[in-house]
Formats: sequence, C-alpha cells, structure tokens
Amino acid sequence: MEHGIPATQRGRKHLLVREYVRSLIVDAEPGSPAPSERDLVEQFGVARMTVRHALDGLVAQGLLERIPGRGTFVTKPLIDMQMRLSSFSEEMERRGKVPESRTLLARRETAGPGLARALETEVGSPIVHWERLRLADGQPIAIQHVYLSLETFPRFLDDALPASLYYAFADRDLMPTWGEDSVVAAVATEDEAESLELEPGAPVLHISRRSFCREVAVEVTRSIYRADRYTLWVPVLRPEHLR
Amino acid sequence: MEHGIPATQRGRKHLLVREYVRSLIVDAEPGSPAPSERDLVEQFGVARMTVRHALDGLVAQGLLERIPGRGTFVTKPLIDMQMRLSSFSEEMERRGKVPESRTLLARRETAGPGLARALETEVGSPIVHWERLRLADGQPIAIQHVYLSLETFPRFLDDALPASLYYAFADRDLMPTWGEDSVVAAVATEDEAESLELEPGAPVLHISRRSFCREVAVEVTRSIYRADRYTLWVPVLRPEHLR
DNA sequence: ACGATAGCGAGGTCTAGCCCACTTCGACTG
DNA sequence: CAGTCGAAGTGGGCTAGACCTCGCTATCGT
Repeated sequence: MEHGIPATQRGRKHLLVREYVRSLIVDAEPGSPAPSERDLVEQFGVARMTVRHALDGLVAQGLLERIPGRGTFVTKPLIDMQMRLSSFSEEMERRGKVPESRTLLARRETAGPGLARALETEVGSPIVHWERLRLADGQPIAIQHVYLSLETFPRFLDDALPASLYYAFADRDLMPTWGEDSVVAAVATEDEAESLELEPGAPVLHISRRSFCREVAVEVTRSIYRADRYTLWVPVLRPEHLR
Repeated sequence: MEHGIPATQRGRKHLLVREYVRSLIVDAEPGSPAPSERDLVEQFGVARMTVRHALDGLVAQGLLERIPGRGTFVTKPLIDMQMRLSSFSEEMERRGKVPESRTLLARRETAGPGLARALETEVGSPIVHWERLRLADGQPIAIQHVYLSLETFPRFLDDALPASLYYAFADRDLMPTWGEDSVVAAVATEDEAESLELEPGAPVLHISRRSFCREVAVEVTRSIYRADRYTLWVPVLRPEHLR
C-alpha cells in the first residue's frame, strides 16, 4: 500500500495512519465521515488499537469527532481557540495590511523594580529599551516599547538593530513559545498623542506582554494602540469541568 | 483494592485509575514521580493499555509529563493557557472579591442590524436588553449590557429575572461553551461615568462578547469596565507550527 | 581511580483478539 | 400500513502479552 508518506521511522505505524487520515480530511467537507476504524485496520494491516491511537491524535486536535454507534466525522473547523503569540508584523499581515516600523529610541537603561521583576533579573541590571512606532498601510497604529535583558541578549545594541525582533530570538534559540498579556484602557499622553497623530485624551489600549521561552522571561513589551484603529480579538473556551 | 472511588460504572476501569492517580497528584510537588505504569497494572489488576489510556488523559490535561526511560512526573502547573469563558461573578470570586449586581434596566427591544447579525436572527426580531451595574467589594467595576434573543429565550422577561444569567442558560440546556471577545479602549460617556462614579472622559475598557452553545449564538454582552479597577489578562501560546 | 558495559526498569509501540452499547436500516409481522 | 425486531456496523473499552529505546546505575575490568 502506497500512501505517499515514507515510513522513515521504524515502528510508529500510527503516525502513518494519522497522516493518511489527515490528508483525507484537510479538504473534506465538515461532517463528512472518516474511514471507519476497522476499514483502516484492513487497509494498513495494523491492529485496531494502533488505528485508535492514530485517530486519538486527530480527535484531540479537534479535527475529528467520534460519535458512538455512527462513526468518526470531520468536525466543523470551529476557530483557533487559542490566542496567538504573534508579532505586530504577523498580526497586521493576517489582517491584510502592510506593516511598517520606525525606531523612535534604542538605548541601554537599567532595570527599575517593575521591569526587574517582569524580566526576572535584578534592579539596576542592564536593559535594552527599544521604542518603535508601528504602522499599517502607512497609518500609525501603535507605539511599542520592547525591553530585553542585556544579560540574556549580550551585545544586542552593538550590532545593527534586527529587522524583526524575532530574528534575534531565533538566532539565540530563544523563540518565545508562550506569554501573557495584560490589557487595560487609558488615554493618550501628549507624547503618545503626537506620535500616534491623535489628540491628547483620546482613548488608547495598553497591552503589556511578557513572552517566555521555556521558563525564562525573554522580553517585555508595552504597546499603546490607537483605540480607533485597533481592536483586540480574544477567543474563549469554557473549561471542561464547568460545562 | 479500595481506592474510595466506587466503580459505579461497569467497564471504564481507566477512569478509576485516572481518578486515583489524579487524587495522588493534586497536592503533589511538581516534578515528583507518579506511580509507574506497571505498578498501576499490578495495583488495579488491569492491562497496561488500560493504565496508559488513563494516564493519557492526565498527560493531555497537562497534569503529568512522560519522560521515556525515566518515568511519569507531575508537571509544574504552568498556567491555564486558555482564556476562560467565565461570568463576571466567577471572575471576581477568583480574584477573591465579593461580586454584586444591580439591575439598571430590563426590557424588550427589537434587534438592529448589528445585534441581529451578532445573535444570528433578523432585524426587528424581539430582544431582551438587560443592563446591570457590576460591583466587587461594593465598588463599581463595570456596566454590563446583555442581549438575548427572545426567540431563543421565550418568556424570559415574564418571570423574575434570574439571579445569574447562567441559571437561565442551564435551565434551557444552552450553557455556552465557547465565545469570542472584542476588546477596545474608549472614554466614559456622561451616563457611564455617573453609574461608574467616574469623571466623563476617563478611560474605560469595552469588552464585547458573543457566547455560543454548540453552533448557536446564545448571548451578546457589551461591558464597560473602569480602566483603573480592571485589567484583562490573556494567556497566549505560540502555535506549534511556528515554533 | 576510572571508564566501559550490562542489566534493570521506565515509557513507546504494537498485536490479535474479546465483549459492550449504540445507531441504522431493512425485513418481518400484526 | 405501522410497528417491531434483529442484523450489521460503528465506536468504547479491555486483555495479556510482545519487543523497542532510553536513562540510570552498579559492577567489572583495566
């Protein structure tokens, strides 16, 4: 049987089955049936437990839905129920806009108590403070302050500033995998209003983010978004145990 | 063998094992080992596949971590990486505050185009509009407007208003399981400022939520939070395929 | 003293069945 | 014609083994 997926690994037949079924359902209609477990057993010549293990993964990912007595079906691709840790550029591109960035400030500072706690370092330790104006389709959207520990990113300011912060993370194998946002409303200060081309007192959205790679706090960003040009969208799930 | 969990259900031995292990690890130190799979096989007199199935659930929930060659261990309870669909009361209780609610308005209205689209009904169809002031420890926190379709909740206004909206959902088997929030900054209007005991022009956080049960839009809420008393916290994960 | 290695126990994968509960649907029956 | 009943097929759960790789460690040989 040839399924186009080479069995590069010994064992792991369940991955073969899983990827085969995944290839079937990527462009299948929601609600259409997947092959039955016993069919797959016959097709691949494996035990049913193996097929079940393979499908378990797709069910866990929400691609398939099992209905006892009826079969296994392709789910309606609900929504990515996970808020994504994405950069400003990624987010604007997803919205079909052209991102742009102008550096307003990039210098060495020392950590105050708040930053020290957020970056898990000591008060007075050296910090990079990089402030950029972020635009989409040429219109100012946000002011973004990035804070990095110079202990984590030695000589960061000695070289040219990276085109994207995420290159710097990738280079050092510190790409963040998770984080937390704190969101609060505020009104624009005079400086902010000037950069964002607003009147002082106009509402702005403050988003403070701590990003982590494994257990280490990699960056702290504080972004000030024009409320009239940016709405935060957050998908939410009700936890299983409260349903 | 007595583990305190009655085997109310025939079959489902894996649930017995799962809940036993869960009871062991709820107050175990992160990093401490769980019983080995073969130990559990002996303790419960079940097959190893059954034990593995039991542990699979705990691993999927992020409570346990398998390390090949070493064992299975209690994970550091990182963070609930999922923004929770919780009510105002639930959220305030989680923050250790006493929630309170004062109804400002409860009446029948008809859907305008925006509401009709959000509630997936037609323009002009009957709507419940329920406005409440939400307090925590006696302090005003937010104004919450709830909109329900009277088609989904017939006679909602004929009875006494429910103590919690979630009772109304539970009664009708329409408990929302997922939703989406849109978050934006604004400044308080005069009316809002008065209710929230703010000066007009003070920043407020607008959170618009659509909640769904299965595929039906159950409720739309529009909440106006005092920015000085409420910060939204959002956990974020970087999607697997971008790591 | 130190390094190589063998053994043990851990999880990872897999087999070839078994019975159960449930849904569906067609055939049979009153 | 309507209702019932059962066969076929589905996923759910389970067994009692098997062999694999990996991490650790104790022991043995140099």
